[in-house]
Amino acid sequence: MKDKVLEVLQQNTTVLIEKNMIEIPAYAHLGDYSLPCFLLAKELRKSPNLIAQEIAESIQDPSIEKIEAVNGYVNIFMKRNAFTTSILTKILQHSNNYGSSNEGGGGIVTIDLSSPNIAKPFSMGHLRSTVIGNSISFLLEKSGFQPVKINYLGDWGTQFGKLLVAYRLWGTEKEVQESPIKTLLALYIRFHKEAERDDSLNDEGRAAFKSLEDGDSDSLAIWKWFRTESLKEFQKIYDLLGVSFDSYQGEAYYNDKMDSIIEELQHKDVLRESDGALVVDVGEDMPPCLIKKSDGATLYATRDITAALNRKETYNFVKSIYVVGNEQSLHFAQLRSVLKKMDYAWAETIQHVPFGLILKDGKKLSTRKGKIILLEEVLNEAIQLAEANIDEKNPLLANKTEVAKAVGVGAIIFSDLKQHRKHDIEFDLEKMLQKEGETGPYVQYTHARACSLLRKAGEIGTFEVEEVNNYEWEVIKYLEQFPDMVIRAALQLDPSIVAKYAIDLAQAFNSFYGNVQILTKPRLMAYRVTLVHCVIIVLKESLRLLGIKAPNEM
RNA sequence: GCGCCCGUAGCUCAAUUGGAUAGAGUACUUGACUACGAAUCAAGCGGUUAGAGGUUCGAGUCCUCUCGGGCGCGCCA
Repeated sequence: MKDKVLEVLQQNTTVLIEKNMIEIPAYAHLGDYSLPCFLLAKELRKSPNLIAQEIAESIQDPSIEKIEAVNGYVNIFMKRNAFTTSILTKILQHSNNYGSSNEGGGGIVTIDLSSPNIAKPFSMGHLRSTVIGNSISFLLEKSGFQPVKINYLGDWGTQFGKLLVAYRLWGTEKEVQESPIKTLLALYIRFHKEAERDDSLNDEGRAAFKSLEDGDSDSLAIWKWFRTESLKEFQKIYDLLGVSFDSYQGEAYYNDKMDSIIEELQHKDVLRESDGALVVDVGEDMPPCLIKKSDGATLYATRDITAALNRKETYNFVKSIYVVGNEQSLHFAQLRSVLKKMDYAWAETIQHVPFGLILKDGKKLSTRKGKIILLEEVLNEAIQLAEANIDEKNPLLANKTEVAKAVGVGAIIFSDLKQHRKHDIEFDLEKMLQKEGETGPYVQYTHARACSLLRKAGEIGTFEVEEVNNYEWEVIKYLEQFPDMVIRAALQLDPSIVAKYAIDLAQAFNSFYGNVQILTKPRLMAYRVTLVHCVIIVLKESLRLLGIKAPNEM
């Protein structure tokens, strides 16, 4: 519709007007679209006011109701009936494909997401990566990209050496079998506590990892066992969240592929020896990137470089994104620099999508110190609360458990996605479980209530738009913006745009619902029910893009 | 010490990417369920956008500095 306005404006002006110059005014009384004329003023050497007046006077178009010049702006009011008919028809026609595009042209985008560490509990930090990455994959898919979701498991590294040492010192097979993650976490915490007093433990840990890397069969067997048990536990959470992956290739997968990369680095003459270790210098503004420790073992960076190259080879991505916390921005800057030094032009397509940390009492959570919030507990609490709400408000609901799951989990996911600012979040369970206001349950409730209307309306046949009141008009304008929002969110890799949009649409709809009789005015009923139907389509699709279910009843 | 991120209503966050009068939610105060689901709606209260300069028709947004918070800074991931 913006295109239509643009077209009309261009036909009636001598200067070039670009699409992004057209805005949506902050207040409804200033029109549906507007064009600020300040930029044109320089070019035309006339006052913005005069330009706006001239444009306003020269334009006549059947789709435009009224056009005004105010304070250097051209304010455009659309003919509501025609506009509404066209939007509603379009949404009904495309249904859940409304808003889909081929912006990406089929390009493959790998998404590094979730990536929990084996033998450690699934934390709130991993939740952010998981839900943000998952939503980004839906956004990209809807916009014509081919997302590949990679769960880059943290299943390798010195931590496993430490864990092996701890297990051999204090662990038993029975305990691990009974409660793997809990036991392994306790071992890990104990290790760090004891290592504070006895530094030789750290050396033992490093040595144990080295033996693991060198293929010691006993160590490998234990590692494999830990990994399997951990994955089982993670899967429970992924099932709950409704997240799936295209690949589970973790760090260990690259263990036998790193030598050739190190050779390549050597061959390209970018490696330098420093205190017995091998590093790559990546410029003045960054510390060097450590590739190989003095004991010959590899590091995180080594595996990440290898993984990046391997992924390029496997998928030939147009972009490779990493949904990983803010704290690792230096690491990804180094990764990109090393790839650049290796003369790979596609290093530029590596993109870190950072997010703020989840803090507790203003401090970072640390697994090592046992300072951690367990996602599973949070999810279960949310589901229980949702169930209690259903018992109170809709006790006869048929599939109670399923809906409680959708609503509880939806609340958690939404509270995370609605703000994707990079700044840190203070963990607040009460806020996450909230169901009133700008929340997941609010959007889901709006959807369910709309569904209820549709059920009551029954067959409605064709609709005709005779008049559009202000409540309806607000809803229509939001419905029209949906495709723009999806593309913006996809290109900016920012689900919060869609989350905020869902809230805005739901608010506009609820205002309409509270102020307009939908089923009792025969003359307007068909049109209004159609409007409700379209809101259902767009709300449901918005929630889907966030990875949240939209129950028909709740 | 250096680098990155951040600072908007009591609290949690927006602001069409430089546009008109800085908006929502929450909390608090009040009103609305024999029209469709009150997990809702309607109204009130709440601001020197951390501070100071600068850029220009126009700054919460861009630049510089100061203050405050978080994270990171070669043998962890």
